[in-house]
Amino acid sequence: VPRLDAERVALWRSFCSTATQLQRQVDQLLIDEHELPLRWFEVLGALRPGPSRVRDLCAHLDEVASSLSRRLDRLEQHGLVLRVPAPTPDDKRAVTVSLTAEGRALWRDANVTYRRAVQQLFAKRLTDTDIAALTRVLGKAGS
Amino acid sequence: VPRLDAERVALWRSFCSTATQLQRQVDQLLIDEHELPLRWFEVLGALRPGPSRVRDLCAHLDEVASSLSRRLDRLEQHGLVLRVPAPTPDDKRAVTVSLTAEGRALWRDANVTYRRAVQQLFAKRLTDTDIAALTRVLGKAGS
DNA sequence: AAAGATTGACGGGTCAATCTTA
DNA sequence: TAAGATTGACCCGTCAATCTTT
Repeated sequence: VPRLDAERVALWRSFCSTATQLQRQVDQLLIDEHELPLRWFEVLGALRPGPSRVRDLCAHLDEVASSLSRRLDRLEQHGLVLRVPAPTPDDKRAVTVSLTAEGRALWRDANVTYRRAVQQLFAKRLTDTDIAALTRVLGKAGS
Repeated sequence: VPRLDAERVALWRSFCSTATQLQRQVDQLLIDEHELPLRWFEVLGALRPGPSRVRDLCAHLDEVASSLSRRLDRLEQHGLVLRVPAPTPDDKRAVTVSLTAEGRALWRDANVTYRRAVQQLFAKRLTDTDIAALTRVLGKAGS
């Protein structure tokens, strides 16, 4: 049943390409200035409040378990996080991940770049009205 | 200089995760119903008006040349597109890509799924006011 | 059997180098 | 030298299978 949703499909395309493009730019800035990909930055940021079980980290970041496991491999090889198997006696299946001092310091440095990038590439030109509207729309679309 | 942009950073996160999540859902629907990943679908759609040089396709899809080249390899192996080297005598470096009959038919079928997915996952709950607001915001942020 | 987590195999993207033509 | 396009090497993510523990 073709209706006048051609406009909406175009908006959907614009939505996707804008998000993809902006994320790529932020990613590149973090790599250029800190050799830290955006997704690594996000893992470090999620661990900042304190150590976390892998499954909690997984749920919080909305990632597939195997992808996160692989990324934790690389983060650990780079000395940014630490895995501790069976940290408590009550469940020996669990693995706890925590930030190393180096990981914490790198996050802090990279966060300066990150906030600057988000401000300049995304938030700079948005009025309070824009903010409110976008918040409303994302609340609807994100279900 | 920490200001009250915590709200804006949160909005940025919401923007990214919503876009990523929705794209993943549309991708999965296309794969489930047509074995056609979203990015393959986009290439076929871009070729629908007619054959295109690789560099034009590249610019239109905003992709890195090598990534597109690899994807065209797979599309060609699956019989969905056709590459013709040096199609005109005026520039023997050019390669022209065109849809095969199978590629065109598959795009048509998949487009039904695509439009339904965009409608149900994204556009369904958006009012005309939402559409206008989002269009305005994307115009500012995308530049 | 199910949950937490990891691994093998594989598809896919990206940089730098390459080849050819302009 | 530069443009159009592809390739080699490498990184990354995902599925299905696996291992251990519950």
